[in-house]
Amino acid sequence: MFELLGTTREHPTAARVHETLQEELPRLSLGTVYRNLEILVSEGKIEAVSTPHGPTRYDGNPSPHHHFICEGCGGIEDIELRLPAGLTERVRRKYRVTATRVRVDFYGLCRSCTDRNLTQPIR
Amino acid sequence: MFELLGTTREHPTAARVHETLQEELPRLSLGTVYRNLEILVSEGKIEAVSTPHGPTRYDGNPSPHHHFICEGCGGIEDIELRLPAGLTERVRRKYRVTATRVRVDFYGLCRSCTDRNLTQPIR
DNA sequence: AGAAAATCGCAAGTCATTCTCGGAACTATT
DNA sequence: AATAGTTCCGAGAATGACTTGCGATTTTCT
Repeated sequence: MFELLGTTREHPTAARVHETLQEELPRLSLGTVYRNLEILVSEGKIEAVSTPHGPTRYDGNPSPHHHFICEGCGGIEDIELRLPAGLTERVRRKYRVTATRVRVDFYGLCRSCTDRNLTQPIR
Repeated sequence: MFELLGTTREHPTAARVHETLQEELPRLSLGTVYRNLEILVSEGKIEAVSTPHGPTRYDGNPSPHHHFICEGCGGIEDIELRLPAGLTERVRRKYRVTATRVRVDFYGLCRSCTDRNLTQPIR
C-alpha cells in the first residue's frame, strides 16, 4: 500500500486504493485499506488530505509541499512553495499554541477545468 | 442564522447551530440548518471549515484570516496572518491554474491543551 | 510444532450530510 | 379576499464515508 502511494502522483481516495490493490489481492477488504492507511498516516509515511466535498485523499509524496484543490473536478495537485521562514514559530508565539504543522491549500480551477471553460463547478 | 454566526467566535458545527437556534425555534429541523448554511456559504457570507476529524465547522468571521486547528480538543482558532503579497498570483502562473483562494491551516495543540500537557490527542 | 500476538475479511454500525416529499407560508394577481 | 404559483420547511428516509466487533487466518516467537 505504501509502495502504491509512493509511486503515484495521484491523490487517491481509500476506495481508489482498494480498487487498485484488488487487482493483486482480490480478497482485500475496504476496512483493511482504511486501517492500514491510518497506520501509515500515524507513522508519518503518508499524508491524509481532507477535501471540502468528497472523501479524504491520500498522498505519498514525502517532501514537504502544499496542495491545489480543483473545485471543478475535485482533483488535487502538489504545490511546491517556500513559505516565509519562521511562520509557524510566529504563530506559536503570538497565539501561545504548540503549532507543529502548516498546511496551505489553494482553491480554484485546475488547468484542464479552466481550459474547458468550466464555470459551473460540479459540486 | 447569519446573525448567530456573526456574533460568536466559536466555529460551531451544523449540529451545534441547530441546537442553539432550537431554543428560539423549537421546530427547526437539521436539514433546514444545512440548507441555509449552504446558502450563506455560497453567498460568501460565512465560511465552511472542513476539519480532518469531525464534522465541518462554520465561521462567521468576515475578515480574511486563517485557522489553527487543535488536534487535542478539535477546537478552531482564528489566526490573523499577512501572507506574502502575490502568493496566489505566483501559484496561478507557475501551475497555470485559476487559483482564487488560499487557506492556511496550522495544526497542533491549543493553549489549554498544551497547558493540560495533553500528549495523547483525543482523536 | 505449538502458543501468543498481529492482521484480516466480513458485516454491521455510526455519523455527517443530502434528498424526497407533502404540506405550510409567502407573493402576485385578479 | 380568494386563487394560483412559488418558495421554504419539517420529518424522516437515504446515502456515503468511514469505523468497529469478531471470529478466522496468518505471522512471530520460543
